[in-house]
Amino acid sequence: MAFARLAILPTYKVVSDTIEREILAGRLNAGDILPTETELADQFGVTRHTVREGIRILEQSGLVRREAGRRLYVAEPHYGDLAPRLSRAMVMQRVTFRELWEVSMDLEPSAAAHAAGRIDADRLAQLRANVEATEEAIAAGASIIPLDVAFHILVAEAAGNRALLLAREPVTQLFYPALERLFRHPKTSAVGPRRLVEAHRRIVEALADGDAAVAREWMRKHMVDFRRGYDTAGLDLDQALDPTAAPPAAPPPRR
Amino acid sequence: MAFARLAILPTYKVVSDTIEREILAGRLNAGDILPTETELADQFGVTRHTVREGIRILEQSGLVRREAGRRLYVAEPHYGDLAPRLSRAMVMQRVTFRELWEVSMDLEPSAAAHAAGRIDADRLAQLRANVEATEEAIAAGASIIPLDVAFHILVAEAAGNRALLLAREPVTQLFYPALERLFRHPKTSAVGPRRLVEAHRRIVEALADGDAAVAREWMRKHMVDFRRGYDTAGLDLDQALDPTAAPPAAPPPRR
DNA sequence: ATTGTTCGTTTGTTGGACAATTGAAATATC
DNA sequence: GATATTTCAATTGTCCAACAAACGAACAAT
Repeated sequence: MAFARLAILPTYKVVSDTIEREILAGRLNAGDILPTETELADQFGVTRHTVREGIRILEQSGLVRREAGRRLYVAEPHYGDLAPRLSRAMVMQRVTFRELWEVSMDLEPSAAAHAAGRIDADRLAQLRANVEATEEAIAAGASIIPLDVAFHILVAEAAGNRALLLAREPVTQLFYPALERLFRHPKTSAVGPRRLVEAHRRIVEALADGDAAVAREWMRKHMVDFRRGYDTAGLDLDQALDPTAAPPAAPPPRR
Repeated sequence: MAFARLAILPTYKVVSDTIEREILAGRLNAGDILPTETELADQFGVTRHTVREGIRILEQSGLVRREAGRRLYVAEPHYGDLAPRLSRAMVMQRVTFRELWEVSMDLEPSAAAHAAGRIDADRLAQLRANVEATEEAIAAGASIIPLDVAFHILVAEAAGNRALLLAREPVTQLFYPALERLFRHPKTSAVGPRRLVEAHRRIVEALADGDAAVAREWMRKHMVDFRRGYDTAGLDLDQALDPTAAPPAAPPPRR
């Protein structure tokens, strides 16, 4: 006969697993303050240092959070916490623009279609404001990329599907550098922004009308335009993305 | 004048960021062995303990790995490392079956369509074997769920799109418990498996023919069936998923 | 050829210590 | 009486020193 491998875990891992289990079982709820490091060390019967290593793991997985120097509390892991890590994984796997685009080609039009039936007045107003701001930015010659990214996030949020939101976020984060290069390129910088804002406008109109089919179709066209621009700019669809291009920097944590 | 907030980070975070930057910049490649903790502590001019906390962070994000008790080496973060955390985030956000299904309704048919043009003989054989095994399992009255999950992963892999693979994995992981309940339910257990295996068979045929449209359409039908089964079983589409249902357990780490 | 032994290296864990920061209570100021 | 200011205990972040446990490799013993 054969024995199964023993599951021997280092103490710090046992610590993090134990706390994690309490959170997932609902005995610790979001917002709850955890005991201090010293108390945890006493309760578990280990050193404070070991507890700290366990905390680092929980922090990284988003289950607990700490505003530097202050007490630890239970948090709900949020999309934004995980998306950067996914993006990084894709960069390291040398994912190509084509792969990202194919996924977006599924998710973005679908998000628009779902949004058509679910959007509320508030978000519709935000979208209209976004389109306005985009046109102003074009007139002023400013960068429209943050506005474009914001537009797509708004649409995805309006779709009322958190799984969709989570699936598309790491992908679109990686588009950022590609977009930058695209709108700086002479061949696409002239006509590109105008086509972009027109598509955005049509999508917003369709959402206002509650017309899912039209919203989907214009989003599709919009995505096709994006890819065509990439082609026109002479960029290689099948090349790995530029890993050096930094993702949008997070604001420094409050301390 | 006013100064911007200083980005003061704890030392352990600086340590992990520094090593992370070296990896992302390609100066440290997958497989490379990192210096020992003591050496790192000396080089950075901090305590070994601080280094260890930094390492916990890197380990958690999948950038470095250690087989317990042994030296640290650089690793490529893999889908499987991140998907469980995404799934957990969705559970905690009380994501509904409907949300998951909507996303799968986009990604699965699309995966099938892409796979039609890209699948190789080897994977096609694997898919055929999977369908065979599924039929045997039905005849034997065994659970077909692991086989179903494997089928969809095979199709997604055949699509040759890693971004797609990454996007769909956390979603389908959450389907697992739903599938379990579905196939145990008296109303769906009779006809469900037969329809499932027929759809799988049609999809494989379409992939063999390189017919993207047919592959997409059968996958779509297959997904619609899934949802209908959920309805028929009297389960609520808009209820949060069961958080207690454990994801497939990972094998204990080698030690 | 397998099993034991030894040894240097590296990780895992512990203990105690202290500076820096925080939150809140206590005090002073207007 | 309300608002600053100061004080102070609590807590985190970091350091130093030490040792047990596990590993890899080399070598001896059966």
